[in-house]
Amino acid sequence: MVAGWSRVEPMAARPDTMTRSADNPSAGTARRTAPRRGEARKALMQAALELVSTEANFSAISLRRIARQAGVVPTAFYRHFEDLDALGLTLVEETFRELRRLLQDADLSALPLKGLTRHSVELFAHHVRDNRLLFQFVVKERFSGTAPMRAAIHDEIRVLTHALAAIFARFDEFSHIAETDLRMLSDLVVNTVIALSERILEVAANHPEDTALMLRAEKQLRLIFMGVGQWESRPEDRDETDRSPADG
Amino acid sequence: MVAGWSRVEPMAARPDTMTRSADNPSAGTARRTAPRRGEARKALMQAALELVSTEANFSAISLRRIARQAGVVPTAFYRHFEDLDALGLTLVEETFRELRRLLQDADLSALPLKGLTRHSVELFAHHVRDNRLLFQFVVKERFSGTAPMRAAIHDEIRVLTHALAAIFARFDEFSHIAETDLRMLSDLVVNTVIALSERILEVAANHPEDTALMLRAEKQLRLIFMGVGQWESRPEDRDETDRSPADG
DNA sequence: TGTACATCAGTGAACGCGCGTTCACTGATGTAC
DNA sequence: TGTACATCAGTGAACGCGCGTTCACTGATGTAC
Repeated sequence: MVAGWSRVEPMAARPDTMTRSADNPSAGTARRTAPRRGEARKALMQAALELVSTEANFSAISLRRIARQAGVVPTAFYRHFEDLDALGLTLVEETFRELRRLLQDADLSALPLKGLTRHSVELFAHHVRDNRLLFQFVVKERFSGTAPMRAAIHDEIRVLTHALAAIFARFDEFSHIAETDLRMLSDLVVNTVIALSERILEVAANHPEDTALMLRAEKQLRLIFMGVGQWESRPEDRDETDRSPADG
Repeated sequence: MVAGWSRVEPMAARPDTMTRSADNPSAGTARRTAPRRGEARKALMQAALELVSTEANFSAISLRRIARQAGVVPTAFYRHFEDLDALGLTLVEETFRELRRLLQDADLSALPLKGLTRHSVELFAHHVRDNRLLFQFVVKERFSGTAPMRAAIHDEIRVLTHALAAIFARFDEFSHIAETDLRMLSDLVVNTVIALSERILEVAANHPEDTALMLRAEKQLRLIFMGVGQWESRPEDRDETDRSPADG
């Protein structure tokens, strides 16, 4: 999609000739149109996402490289972000803000349990596909990012896992499951859905294999819920597993 | 453990004074003892693991930084590896060679199914703890490494997943499960075990919480195997038309 | 309405630094005879 | 046994480069009066 940009020679074009001489809009052949005033922040975020998607992970991409991709001079970066860390954290926040909005709009707990699995998997899978670059970024940085970025991602996932346990708790089908075990269950479900999205992102966009991946994840969740029907929570099962490692 | 090394000033000590003037073995205060002849390769691998564990991901660590950590001159690197990629791939291979050896020695298919879950989880969890740096490396690079490194890791995991499906196939308890579904099942189990190891690595070494994490993973696997007892493999499962009765 | 001024996004030169890689070298170890 | 030579791990100087960050600047837009 934007692979050609990576071959732009440094300083090959002067962006100022593009913003200032409106009579020659095609000047600066190999460079993206310089962002209009006030749009540089978005351009920098988009540039970082594109580079992480096509070239490397976030820590391997330089500030100057991002600025070049965004069609902006390196120093302009500091007008919008304190440093690269701040940009990375902003991208993590945006990803989970979008995801939270999706789940809020879907209002899963209003649905009957029957069919919920299928509906949820498809909803989530489509969302991942539609926000490909954001989720590629988060998947790459979840374990290899800086400590603050990893902590932010893990906190967001922990919140989602708790929310899922709360949704489960409203269904009669889960009334025999202890709270600790609901947490164990939602953790398993979240892990399965994360694995699905990782696989969707590995495959080319709109690849037909997407459907097969979704069907497999649906089967895995159905299998898990079959187990829930048999599950017996016992008091002595209680342990400390309902606290995540990052918990304070 | 080796955090102090990261604060060594560049060029603060001259390694040649250490290798050549045997009468002053403590010269070069902040530097590790230079490896003896023929040990530099191992020292470079260990240095890379330590830096990835304590500082960043692999792509963010320079060749010179690794050489410094290994107590070796930068150019010595090329005596042992063509480039950083080759070093990274070697570390991935070593991780899975160790893991394959563990699974081979354990001979899981010789055990009765009952108790297999608990035994396997404990075996794996202890192995991850005992090979902390190797697994931290692989977890970080699984999605953010270079394309060859990601491919190598995913191939290894795919092979392990197939091997697990083959082990399942030998048990009577799984005789009613179609081959496709055995693959789906072992994928789910592998994902769960990976998630466990990721969590163990997040927590400090020998942290008491390890046990709680293991118990939760055991529960999740027990839940999955309860579902297996109920599972009915159907040839039409690939088709989405008749899935509704068992949904949810 | 016009004018003066403040604000602020974006510019471009400059800096010192660590980087990967090259090259010719040193000197210890292994090997053929 | 000794001697000559090949091999090869490790050295250190040197190179050109892209990097993050600083600084003083430009010029468009917004605002007070």
